[in-house]
Amino acid sequence: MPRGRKVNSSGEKSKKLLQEKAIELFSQFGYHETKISDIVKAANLTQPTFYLYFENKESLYNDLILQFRNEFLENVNRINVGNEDNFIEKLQTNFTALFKFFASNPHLTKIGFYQTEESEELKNIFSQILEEKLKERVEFSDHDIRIFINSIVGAIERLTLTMLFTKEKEPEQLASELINIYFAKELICR
Amino acid sequence: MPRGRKVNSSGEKSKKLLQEKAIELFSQFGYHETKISDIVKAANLTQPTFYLYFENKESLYNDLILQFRNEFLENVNRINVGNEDNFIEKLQTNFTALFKFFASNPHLTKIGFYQTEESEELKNIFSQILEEKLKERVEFSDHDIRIFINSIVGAIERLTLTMLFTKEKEPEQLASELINIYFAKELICR
Amino acid sequence: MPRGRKVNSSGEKSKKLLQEKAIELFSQFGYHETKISDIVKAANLTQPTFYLYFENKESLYNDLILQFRNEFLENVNRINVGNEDNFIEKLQTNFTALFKFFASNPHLTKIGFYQTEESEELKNIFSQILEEKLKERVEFSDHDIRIFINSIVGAIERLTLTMLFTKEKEPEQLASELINIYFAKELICR
Amino acid sequence: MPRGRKVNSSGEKSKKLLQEKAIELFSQFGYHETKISDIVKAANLTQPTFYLYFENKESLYNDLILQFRNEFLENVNRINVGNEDNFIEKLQTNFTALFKFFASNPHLTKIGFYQTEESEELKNIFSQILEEKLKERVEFSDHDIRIFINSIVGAIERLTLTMLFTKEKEPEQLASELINIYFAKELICR
DNA sequence: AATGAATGAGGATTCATTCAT
DNA sequence: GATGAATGAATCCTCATTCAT
Repeated sequence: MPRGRKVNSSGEKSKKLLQEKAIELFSQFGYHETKISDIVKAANLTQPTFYLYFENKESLYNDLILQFRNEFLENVNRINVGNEDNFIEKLQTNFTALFKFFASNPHLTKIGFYQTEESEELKNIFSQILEEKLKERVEFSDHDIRIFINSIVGAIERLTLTMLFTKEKEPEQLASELINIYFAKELICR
Repeated sequence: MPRGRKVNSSGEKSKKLLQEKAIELFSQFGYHETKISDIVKAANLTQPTFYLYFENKESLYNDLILQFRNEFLENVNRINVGNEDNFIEKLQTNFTALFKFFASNPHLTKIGFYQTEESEELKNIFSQILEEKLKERVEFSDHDIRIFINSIVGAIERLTLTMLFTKEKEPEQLASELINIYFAKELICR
Repeated sequence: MPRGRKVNSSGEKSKKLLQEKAIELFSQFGYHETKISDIVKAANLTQPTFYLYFENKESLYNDLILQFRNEFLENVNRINVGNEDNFIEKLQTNFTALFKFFASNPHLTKIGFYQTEESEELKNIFSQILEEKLKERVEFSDHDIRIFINSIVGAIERLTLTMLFTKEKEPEQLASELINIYFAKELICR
Repeated sequence: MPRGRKVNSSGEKSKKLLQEKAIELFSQFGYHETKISDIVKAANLTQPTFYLYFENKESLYNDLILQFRNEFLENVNRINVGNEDNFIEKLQTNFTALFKFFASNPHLTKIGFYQTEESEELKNIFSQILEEKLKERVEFSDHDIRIFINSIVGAIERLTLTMLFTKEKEPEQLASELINIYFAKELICR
């Protein structure tokens, strides 16, 4: 068998390919159940090639986590409820954007938002930011705002998994219903 | 250490001890990061003893998952919203019971409700049962009941982790606030 | 569970039982594929009981080998072709006796004559003794007596396994045919 | 020892080496007494390398058994007693070839013809084929052909072990004497 | 005489990682 | 840029054997 550089190969392309396959496999099988041999096999490359582009398995995984974290926090920080009257509409727009972000890379989201230790930390940060953004605009009287916020975060988390990733609902629908549930109650109990 | 039976040793005691340590370690470090050697070390026993009581690591883990599943579903099936007027109070009582169940064995809950593939399935079952119990009692007009239900489930999931296990809130408080958020809306947006 | 002496139990009985089960299992599965746990399970006893009667697994096995060896060599030494004319009939009687001995304990024979390193040595001894007993009575001219003897031994070995243990032939028949083949040739090749 | 590729190493070479060492060790010590660590030590390699070329110990062993079986049956099937007059000479030639085959790889023969469960099956197949080839050419009158055949097979088995592998006799001599014993009787009993 | 409970010692196997080409 | 070949470092698991009762 010939060794050496493959025809038509380019380092960047191989690296990207490995990353993509890694994201797919990690998201589906998790960190430990995904072997480096699996990743390179999926990319039609060999194990030493992996180490050409990544320090090791853990570092690749951490990179992915970090990548998600940054993109996610960007999205979260972009939430802007403004000073205006249209607070509710704005929030709905922001939620829509967030769901769209999740939907744009479900595999990476699964890794970064559901699979790791850091996921919890990330959700906590999300909660804190959301709390800060909402607490000036919403009257909670004697209710606990943190319970309220955590409920929303939990709802987002679950809906993303069960309705967004399964393509049962669109980002817009989810955001709309969410706003409805948490900010405009009109349920009637018989 | 000499071989053979230890003074004052009893099979049931050892098995229970191993199970307890396993629950603690699995819940803290996860399946793969918990080695059999860790479990037996924590129980002050040796590896062969582990195999005296469990077929292997996976089977022990599956047992724990099953144990949680059974207890959890028992709790869920016990949810009874009755035919009476006091639907809301009853639901609150049921949620309280559920949070109490989670709080009664946080380690096992972490394993069974957050850590495994089966966790997702379990939450889906939870959603379905909840949906069936609620849909006759709540008017959803044109809103999607599944989104509503999944929001509640997500909220329960998140609150258990962030407020119940951290002992920031009591089961009663969480249930009460939850009912408030989802069934008695009085938030005022400025 | 109650411990201690079983009702109706007697040390000798247990020892014999273990020995019998060991012979069966060793002969069927071989030394390594027979676990002490298998033996005691078959005897409906427990592992420590095994060590009450046998030093260890190897020593039990060696005992069995030795037992076979002694009984076998007794039989072999009993071969007596006499000084008389009826040499052939006598030999046939001796072979019959040998086959009967094999048939009387096929399990032990399997262990001692087919399964162990010592089996080979035993067959060599058999060959030597046979050679000594025959060489005075048979004229080999320029043929190699050792080849002749080894052929007989090989035939006995194989026939025991394929025709005696399977009960296809009786010891008498085998001995008779054997004598015929090796000492009274009348085959006609077309 | 440093990790990674050794100087001047080649996969085929290593695999063959491991196979050779395995044959030697298995034939000398048997399956259970030969550890993977022994094999790789003999090949001056490490355990993971073993798994580069073989699925596991059992599969390697089975491969060896199969390899012997195929080569052996090829030899057996090649036996051709023809329609001609020179039946006896032909048979002698065939036996010579068979002994030569055994002598060409005594280690593998020990494994495949003496050591395994499959050995017995193989000898039975040998017997059947031999029976078919001989029964048309030899008049057995009222003697049992199967006893006759099994005697020959047993003789071959034993002579291979005691006279061929020990280099006391050459294939030609053994075949010649064998033919003499079984097909041209001229022993004279005093 | 017999058993429940435990362990020492070792073997098979896996996997991330690295060297030589 | 890429690969073939190899290994260090675990981890799981088994089994004969032994101690306390």
